[in-house]
Amino acid sequence: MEDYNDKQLSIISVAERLFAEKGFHGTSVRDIAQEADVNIAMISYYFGSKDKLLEAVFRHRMNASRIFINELVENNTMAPLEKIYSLIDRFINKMLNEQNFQCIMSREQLNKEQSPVRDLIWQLKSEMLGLMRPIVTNAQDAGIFMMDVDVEMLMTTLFGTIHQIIPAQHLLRTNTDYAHLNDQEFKEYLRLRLSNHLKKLFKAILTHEF
Amino acid sequence: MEDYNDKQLSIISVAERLFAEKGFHGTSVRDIAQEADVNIAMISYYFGSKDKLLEAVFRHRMNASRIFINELVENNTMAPLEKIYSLIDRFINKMLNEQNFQCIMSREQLNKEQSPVRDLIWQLKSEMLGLMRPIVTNAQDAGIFMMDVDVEMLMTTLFGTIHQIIPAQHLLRTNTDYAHLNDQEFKEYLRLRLSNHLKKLFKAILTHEF
DNA sequence: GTTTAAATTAAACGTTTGTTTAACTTTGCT
DNA sequence: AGCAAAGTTAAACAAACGTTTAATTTAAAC
Repeated sequence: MEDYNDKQLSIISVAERLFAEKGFHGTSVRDIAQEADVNIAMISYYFGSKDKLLEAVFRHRMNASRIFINELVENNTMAPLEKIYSLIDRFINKMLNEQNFQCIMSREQLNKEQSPVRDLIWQLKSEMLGLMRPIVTNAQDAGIFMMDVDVEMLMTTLFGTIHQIIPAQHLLRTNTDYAHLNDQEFKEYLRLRLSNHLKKLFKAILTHEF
Repeated sequence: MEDYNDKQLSIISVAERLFAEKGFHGTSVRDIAQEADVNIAMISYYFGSKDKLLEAVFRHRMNASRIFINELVENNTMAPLEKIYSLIDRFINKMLNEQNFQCIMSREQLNKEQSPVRDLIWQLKSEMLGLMRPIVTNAQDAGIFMMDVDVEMLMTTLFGTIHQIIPAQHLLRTNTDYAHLNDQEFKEYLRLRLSNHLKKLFKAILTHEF
């Protein structure tokens, strides 16, 4: 169902980048066709419409997401806090590796009208909450985590902080004196700083320890 | 410079709402003109262009922002943590009262190309950081706040969490059993929940206490 | 009351939009 | 080789886009 050929994958890849840079409505199918080096008609031919192309971009990335979720559910040897740490790091890595897609998600989740894409985002968030909540409640029952934890708000903070990093990157890079780092180095530095921040934050809230 | 007449204010108000709902490129000047009940040509006549109208929407809201900042700088009788609490509550209120504008900001801050609007957002964030940092460092020097505080990341968490609430509202309202509340009641409930969450979080990070 | 500027309008401007068409080429199968 | 399906193309499609024009009305000043 999702076995795309090279040309289709090229279109999806270019669309993802352009949608991230200029928004869905800010990107024309001609832009996409030109940068992907295909005829305009091929986009309708393969995907049906511009909207369906956006949906394809989403489904393409979200399949990888689902695998990422299930990996953690299986592992039952880790301590609750380690599981949370793992979740945080996986989220951070996902964001840093798929910045364009996450950028589109940040935009599209703001749309008020219902759409297939909005439903996919909603579904993804519900799954994440369904994964995080049992980890916390189980640890609470075991007396490891505190009882006064607002899991939904904690999720919101996790999502929000990580998503907010995308537009904050330029500010961080120019405001602090890390202009000498190249892109890869800055990415690593950002990963570590974000990870430390969020882990410290979650540990404090969940365990009242530092 | 910013004394708009009723018709201009109506256009700005409608534009803010539609830009928030459907995005800048997703909204046509004809949509705005129709809902504001003015002729299409009036938008160019008053604001010059669609881009300039977006800029006007921003400047209109950001003047109120600046006042909000200065109020807190003046007050020097509050304890550092109380100042932070006040900052948090003001941010939350601002977001809840200007959801449409904050929604536009969330979208526009993702644009990669430089633009007057992007510069305004950048400037606003810098001002916020410039306000929060001295509060923290002064409290650190006085031995009230911990030394290992990442202020930029804390700002990112504050912005991110509050902004993330906008798209998360529907999920919160349907997922939990607060469907019986009306809009105003739900807004108050949300304000309290957000406030408690962020204050607990900031207190923990800044003071290592609960 | 006349004059001058501002406000307002319907219509038209030239582009650009997403999508489709119809002709043509390539591919794979028998 | 012959045929059918899939792939590919340039061109055209109507609709919508942001903006401008030119004519008309309203308002203010003298």
